[in-house]
Amino acid sequence: MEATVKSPSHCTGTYGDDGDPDPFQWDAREDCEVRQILDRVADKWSLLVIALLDRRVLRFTELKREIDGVSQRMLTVTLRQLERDGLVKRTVHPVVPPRVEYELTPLGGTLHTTIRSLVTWTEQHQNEIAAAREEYDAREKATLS
Amino acid sequence: MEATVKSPSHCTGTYGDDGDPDPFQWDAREDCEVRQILDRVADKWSLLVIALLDRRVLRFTELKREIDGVSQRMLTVTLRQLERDGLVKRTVHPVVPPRVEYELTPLGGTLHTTIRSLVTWTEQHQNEIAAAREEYDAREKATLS
DNA sequence: CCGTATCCAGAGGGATACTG
DNA sequence: CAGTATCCCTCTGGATACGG
Repeated sequence: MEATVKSPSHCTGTYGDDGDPDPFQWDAREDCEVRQILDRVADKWSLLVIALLDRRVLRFTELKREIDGVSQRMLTVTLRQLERDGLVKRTVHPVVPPRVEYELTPLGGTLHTTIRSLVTWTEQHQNEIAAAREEYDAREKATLS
Repeated sequence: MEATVKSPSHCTGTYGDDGDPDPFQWDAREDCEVRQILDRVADKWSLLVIALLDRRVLRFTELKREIDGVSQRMLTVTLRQLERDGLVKRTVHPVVPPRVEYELTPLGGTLHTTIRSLVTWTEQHQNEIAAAREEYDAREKATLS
């Protein structure tokens, strides 16, 4: 019951390079592997988990406590996906009570920089966005008059 | 029927700065505005739309054609959200047949850099991720023996 | 051409209870 | 503590048809 990628191998690189020097060929087909990965990385909870694991080792419960609103189920699912993608390392210490620790892999570490910049951008521009929304909503209401 | 943010004003900055110099306070509460915006920006279709509008003006149909798999409805919804957030400008030319053009606002342009880096990362590491998945699945199957 | 409106299936995701 | 399993419901999002 695997949701394996149907596309043969890749969909980046040059296809149709004789006609279109478009640097954004990647988004063309939805069975594109890049699209699959983007969906995974741009996930609501994945984003938060990766950001939190910046050079820190965290236990399951610690992660759950830090990420407000995540259910046990979704945290588990998210961590499994990230582990499968090789972004997070899961270590089980065979003691009682069980102790499971999560940390970023080197690969996951490289993603962190990008995600960090996304978060920073959001923090810096949240006021502009809030203003834009208010203006839009106001104009919306005016139109309905 | 607005899904307006319930939190008072903000949730970045220092709260509890006496105890924890954690640079990631932002993710704490789920009604946090930063979280709301992250969800919007990290959206499946938003990502693709913003990337495609890099210094180009595109019509509705052109966007739909370029983004394989998007339905008319979801493209409309996505564009409205982006417009409301002040990231995309929508221009209606009053001609027949109607001509509607979309472009990034200056604010949207600043986001583009970040998204671009996310896409680049994905392209560069897709092979590593694919390998990690295979290894994980193989180990998975071995465990079930 | 560029939408909006309506309907509806299905995945996402929460709550709860149970195991090692 | 760290999950797995189950139920169930909401909300996403696709298909279709219609309006400006």
